[in-house]
Amino acid sequence: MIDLKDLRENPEAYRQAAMQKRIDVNIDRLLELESKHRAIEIERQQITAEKNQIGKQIGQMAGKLKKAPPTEQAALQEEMKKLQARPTELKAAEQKLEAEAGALWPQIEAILLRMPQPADPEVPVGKDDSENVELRKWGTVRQFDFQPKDHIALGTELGMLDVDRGVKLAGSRSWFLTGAGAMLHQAVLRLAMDLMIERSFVPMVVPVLVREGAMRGTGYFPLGREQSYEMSNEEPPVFLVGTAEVALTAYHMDEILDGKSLPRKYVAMSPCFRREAGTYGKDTAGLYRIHQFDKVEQVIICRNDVEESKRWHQEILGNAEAVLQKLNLPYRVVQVCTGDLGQGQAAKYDIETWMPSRGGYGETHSASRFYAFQARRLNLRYRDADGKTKICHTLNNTVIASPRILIPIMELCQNADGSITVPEALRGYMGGMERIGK
RNA sequence: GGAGAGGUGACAGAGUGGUUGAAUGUGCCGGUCUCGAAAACCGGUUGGCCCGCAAGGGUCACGGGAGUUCGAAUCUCCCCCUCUCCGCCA
Repeated sequence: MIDLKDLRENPEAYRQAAMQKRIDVNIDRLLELESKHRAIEIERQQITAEKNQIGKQIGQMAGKLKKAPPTEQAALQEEMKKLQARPTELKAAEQKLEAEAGALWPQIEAILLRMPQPADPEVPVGKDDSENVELRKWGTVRQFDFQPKDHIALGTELGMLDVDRGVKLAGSRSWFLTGAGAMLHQAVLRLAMDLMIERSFVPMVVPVLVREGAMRGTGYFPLGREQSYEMSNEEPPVFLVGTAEVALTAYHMDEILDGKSLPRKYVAMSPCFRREAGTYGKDTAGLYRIHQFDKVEQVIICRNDVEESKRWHQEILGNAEAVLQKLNLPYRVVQVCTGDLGQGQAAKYDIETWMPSRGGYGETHSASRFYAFQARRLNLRYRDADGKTKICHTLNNTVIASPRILIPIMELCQNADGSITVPEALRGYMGGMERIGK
């Protein structure tokens, strides 16, 4: 959520931000409705103030009445009756204005919840992911001296992957990992988890079924609601999260944290669920785009300071790179342009890992910084050294997401005989297994 | 799922219709004392929104919402959550 006051003062900045992010919001309408709402509120408050004041007088009189000698009670009661007439009148006016303001607010909120966080000035302007800017590359892309197989063929032949039965049981974009495939999956996740714990992130196990408030607070609702699975036989309904970011970021929702306790660094491994609505025909084969996967996610909650946010952004990016380097996977880091930023993101780096079967780099990580966008929606604040309460900043990044990351691992580590060499960093998590063969 | 109890400020915990945004304690901040610290003592300390350059003023909030009333933390209704007991169960 953006700051309404700031919007009022700099509407142009937000108009531009919405344009750059290609989000269609009616800012003029929002400003108009909001100013109307405020005018009504001001009037209503004045009426309420008068009403309350008289109410107080009546209260004081009631106190006197109790102690007064019987001879004076009749007069006091008479006076009280007179006083009671005015608040009754005021109440009618008050209720009318309340109703007007109440009717306006949902309209304001509907637009407000769609307002995008302006991109940071450093973010390159661009229309979509084709205009993202490559920042650096790491590792060397393997040149094969034989015809390499893709992960589907490898996985199926080696008994690691069973897409057919996955689809039979659960529909398209579903899968089974079997045997060494399941082991590899868990090994990668544990490697990532251990690395983050070593880097003093607090490990958590989190709910993946959450209320609407957590989804809205983290910015996944209302835009993007159609990407989530809804459990509508619960009242109120609950939703399957698409990432542990939701629970980790919303963990301190509605709290005022001690500024001294910041930053908070959290990491969690969780299943993630995505409907992938509107992606029919896109990345249909294999483990790239699927409805359910497991991910280790890192979240940082820090002070309201742009420079500090930027520093943590580099740190969480570095954490993810460290995992890929341990796995010896070639990747590149991309700065995402304005048109490819999500609603709440002020800046984002994607890490793309080389995937032979795609003949290019495929997104495996996404590091976002939100400034106060999520925290404002979550009512997530802290008390600073000066005693003032401020809205936190939040950031997050993938540490590892599997099975997608198995694509480069399997494809890059394959051998001419159809076997796969287990990356050294994972062997300890696989009972010392060095090679996956038939 | 059934029965009962309860949800109050950073935390603990009073408060059952009126001048209570809320006693008290803890914590936190400032001060006195001290070489310094602890203890003790004194003072301060809820948040949101609106008006205002500011000083200040107004309003809302005692789980959430609706209602009764001139007036609600206190009464009524609905919902959410927690705890205890019973049932079911990984």
